[in-house]
Amino acid sequence: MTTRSPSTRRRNGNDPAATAALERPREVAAAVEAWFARAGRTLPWREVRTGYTALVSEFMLQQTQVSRVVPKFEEFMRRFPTVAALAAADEQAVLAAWQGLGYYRRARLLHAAAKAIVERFGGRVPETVDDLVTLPGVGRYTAGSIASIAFGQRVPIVDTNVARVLLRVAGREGASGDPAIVAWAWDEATRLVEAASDPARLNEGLMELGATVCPASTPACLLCPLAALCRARANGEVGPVRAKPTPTRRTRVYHHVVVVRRGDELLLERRASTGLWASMWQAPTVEHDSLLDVDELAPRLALRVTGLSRVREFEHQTSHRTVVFVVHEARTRSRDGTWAARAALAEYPLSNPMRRILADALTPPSPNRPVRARSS
DNA sequence: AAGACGGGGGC
DNA sequence: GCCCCAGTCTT
Repeated sequence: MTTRSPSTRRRNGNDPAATAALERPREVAAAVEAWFARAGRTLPWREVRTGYTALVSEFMLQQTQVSRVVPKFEEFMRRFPTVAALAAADEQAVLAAWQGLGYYRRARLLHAAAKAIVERFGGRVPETVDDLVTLPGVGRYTAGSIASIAFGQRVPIVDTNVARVLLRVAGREGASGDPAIVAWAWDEATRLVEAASDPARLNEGLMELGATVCPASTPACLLCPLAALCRARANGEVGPVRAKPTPTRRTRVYHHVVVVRRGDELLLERRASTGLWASMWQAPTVEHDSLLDVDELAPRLALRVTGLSRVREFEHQTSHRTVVFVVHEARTRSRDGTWAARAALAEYPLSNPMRRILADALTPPSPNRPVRARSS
């Protein structure tokens, strides 16, 4: 019943198979919407839909799996229940509430977005993509997601889930994060949302389908509402879909951490405002591209210490680095700097590995306590 | 156009 | 180990 417009052919470029992909956008949209209405998960941000719940959940969900977001979202909403509360909060408190989620820049951008909403939009989350994308940390995807899911606007969205689903339905080869593929997917998603009965249901359904039924590695085609319309399945080519065309290599960096303890207190310093773990706190740390022994480390410390000794080391992986934490202990007579008591530690934003290091340092010494990470 | 940016879980 | 994930910003 669907006729293909001349422009459809043109906008799909030089891949004839791709054009056929969403030849029946109305059927695809209807199948996704019906499936989502039946099989969509119950999630905290789906219980009450407001611009603010959409804003917070979308920021947290950027490059982060739903299961990791759920507990953080609920905690965050209790701590900062409204845009105004978030805008008025201290940045350190926002970072601390983000603790453990990673990609901490998102926390700072969300805070900045809340302030912008108060200043420029009277404290109400804007409803259009054009307004939303003016907010810090809000790109094309997040803007479309908030506009469609919270406010029912008929706008498309493409994240890695949607791109992968469309790739498979179209029987197209490629990586879901490839810019050319993403551009093509936006085009297809636009056509789908125009054919949808309920744009919010379609968009959320496409993402949910990608996240649950049609993941990158092993899709569950028997459960898929699009199985009959899927070109990859018809071709018997439902293989893995890569996210990145070319993975980047990890570099190795050594963080020489010096734990300075005085009774129940630990000496802390703040990290730089850019880069890894920006603006978060740590025990005094010397970063170097190779392992330093104690004699090399001592002169690089800003603080005069005694009894500097290496305790243990362990590795921590981030997306672009292997961070080798070389943990030391030392004493000082200086009272300068920021000293944090155990009870106050929760208020300081700390990376997960740093939190473990400090927690270990405050654990009462026991000769039988097992070493929690490999020593060398 | 390519990198940087966290962390945990799947396999 | 490698790869993944409701992306965005910077260079």
